[in-house]
Amino acid sequence: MRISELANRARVTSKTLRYYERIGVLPAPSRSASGYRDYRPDALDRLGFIRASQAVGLSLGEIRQVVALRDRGETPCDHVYQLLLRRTAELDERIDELQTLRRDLRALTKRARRLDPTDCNPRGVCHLIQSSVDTPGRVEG
Amino acid sequence: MRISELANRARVTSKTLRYYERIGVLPAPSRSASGYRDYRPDALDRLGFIRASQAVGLSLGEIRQVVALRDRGETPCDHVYQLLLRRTAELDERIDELQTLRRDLRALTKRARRLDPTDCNPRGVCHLIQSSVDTPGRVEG
DNA sequence: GTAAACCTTCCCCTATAGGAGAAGGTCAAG
DNA sequence: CTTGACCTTCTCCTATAGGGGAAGGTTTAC
Repeated sequence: MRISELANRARVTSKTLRYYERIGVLPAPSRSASGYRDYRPDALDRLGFIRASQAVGLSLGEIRQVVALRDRGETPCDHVYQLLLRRTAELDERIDELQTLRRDLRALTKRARRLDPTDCNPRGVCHLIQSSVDTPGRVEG
Repeated sequence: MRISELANRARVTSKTLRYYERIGVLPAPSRSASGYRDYRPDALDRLGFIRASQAVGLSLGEIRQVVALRDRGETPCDHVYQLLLRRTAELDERIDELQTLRRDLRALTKRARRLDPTDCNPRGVCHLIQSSVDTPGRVEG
């Protein structure tokens, strides 16, 4: 199978396939006499794994580590499991952050509805967004 | 005020200040005879605004638009308000996505605890992560 | 035999928010 | 007068997941 056929079947571009090969998530296929890549059908399975892994939030770098284990003949299941646990924990944290941010944003827009644009403090940029940055005189050592 | 003094007070680096000037969120200050930047104290207010804006999720590009309005003498309040509304909506979407992802991840890890590594399908990489990629024969036109 | 449609490698580009470091000028203290 | 701590501009580099296009070779169809 040539590169564009595999690309069509996997719904990615040829560029993507060369990129995957370069970063080591897709094994280098054999080449025809003229140097064209010649993929075996199981490349599709690999691409399916890559897509599914991305869908659950794994980066190509992490995917590379997993397939490297597999390509060395090991069963990467435990590694994958740990990866998924870690990703889940990071996700929890990230969601908490975003929810906090959302709460702050809602408070800000709520307050904004009560403010009059003509009140804008000429010293700042916009009174809708304020902060407390260091006041002169207090410099940390 | 020279650049490193402003940097210390605002708790950023001199690099950051030059960068802010270059991308247009911090106005270019006057220069000393020898070409050193000489900031007025109100640069600190501007930096406070930048920091607060970043804290509510605005990018430097968006901040640049806001301060450009302000520097042209307009009151950017309405622009800022619209920006905050949009950012809030995007945030809602993003949080929904992440929650969906989290649900999927939890399902996956829950299933993973019941699977036996020795069941690994030699055709895939790891049975913990599966997908349905195109099966040969069905290529979309 | 030639034109279209492939394929190859190579290098640069995207967005974001700066950081690293080079080469050279300046300022204050001793 | 020299040393160290500043300052200037300049160019390249980081991570992520590829995209764009050049220059050149191949295959397929007519």
